[in-house]
Amino acid sequence: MKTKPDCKIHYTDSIYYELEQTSRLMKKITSQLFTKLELDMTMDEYAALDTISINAGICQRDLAKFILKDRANTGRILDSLEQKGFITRFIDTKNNRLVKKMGITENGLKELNMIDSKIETYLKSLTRKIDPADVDRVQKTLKSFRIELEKVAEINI
Amino acid sequence: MKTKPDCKIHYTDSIYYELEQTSRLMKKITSQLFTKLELDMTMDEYAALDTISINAGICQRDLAKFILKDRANTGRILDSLEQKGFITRFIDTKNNRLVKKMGITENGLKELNMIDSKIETYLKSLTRKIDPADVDRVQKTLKSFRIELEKVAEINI
DNA sequence: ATACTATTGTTGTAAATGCAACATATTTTT
DNA sequence: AAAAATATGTTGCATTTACAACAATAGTAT
Repeated sequence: MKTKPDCKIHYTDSIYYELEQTSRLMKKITSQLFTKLELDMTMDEYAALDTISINAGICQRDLAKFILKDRANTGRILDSLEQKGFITRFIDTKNNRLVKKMGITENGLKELNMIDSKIETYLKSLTRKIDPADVDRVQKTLKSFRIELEKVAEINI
Repeated sequence: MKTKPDCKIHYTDSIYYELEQTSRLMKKITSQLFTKLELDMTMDEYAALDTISINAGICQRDLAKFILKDRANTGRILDSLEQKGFITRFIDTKNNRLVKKMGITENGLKELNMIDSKIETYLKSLTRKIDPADVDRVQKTLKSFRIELEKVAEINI
């Protein structure tokens, strides 16, 4: 879409639109992949499990910040993962506060690796037409953009 | 987060995570701004109205593709905009098909300009710390990335 | 010491969202 | 001409999501 003579930035020309569009698509594709593979897990549960696997002993609120959900929904996702036996939860303290920490189980790790092996080549193929240097640059710029945004937003997770 | 020796790409290191994180934040900030300014419109309605203003006579399905909603929710957004008198809807044909087209009203245009003037400087300030060339490059790379994704996803709007 | 505030997790609820099913009309196929 | 397929918009529903309120605990202030 061309910008009009008045040089006004319209929604579909904005960086926000491009971000949302791409993010939306990426989520839809991943979700479709998870459904097609008939995995015993949603993509949100996968994201949580992967994060737990490299952050052993993380508490719920910290996990929530990683997986971009609020505390309520993070708790629900963990209920599901625990019920399936992929994680264990235990009470512990962090800064003298009682928190619920968690760790991945043997079964959880096995499941995680199984899923990884199934989706790896598929997801890699998505960026094969894009210069890896470009992908890297986008990721870096987005990160610094995000740091700026975080200063402005009122976030309360 | 550091990558582990096995060089496995984890969720929080992925381009998808960065996209979703940034997109989420941007949406939250814009939404907070709309609430704070006590505008008679949601940000989704604004996006629709802005798109209609530069695509006079667009039909609902085409608008849905622009504003990234499905047909059902696009219809609901338009109901609201029509009820507030910001757009008019009329039956017309496109490729010999009956479609509902729409156009912005005088009041709608007035409201749109009012909102633009209120949010313009605010939204511009969000990227002031980022090199405009970087923003541009990100937008371009994302667009080509999105084109690739669209080939893979099963989209049915 | 008592009251206030802050942190963490859970529950409840209202709104947003996507998806399937439907209604209508038109094109294509047989 | 009849049947099947396609395009468009609407309705209903089940899921997701955000947000506020709450419970429990611990630090801080008066």
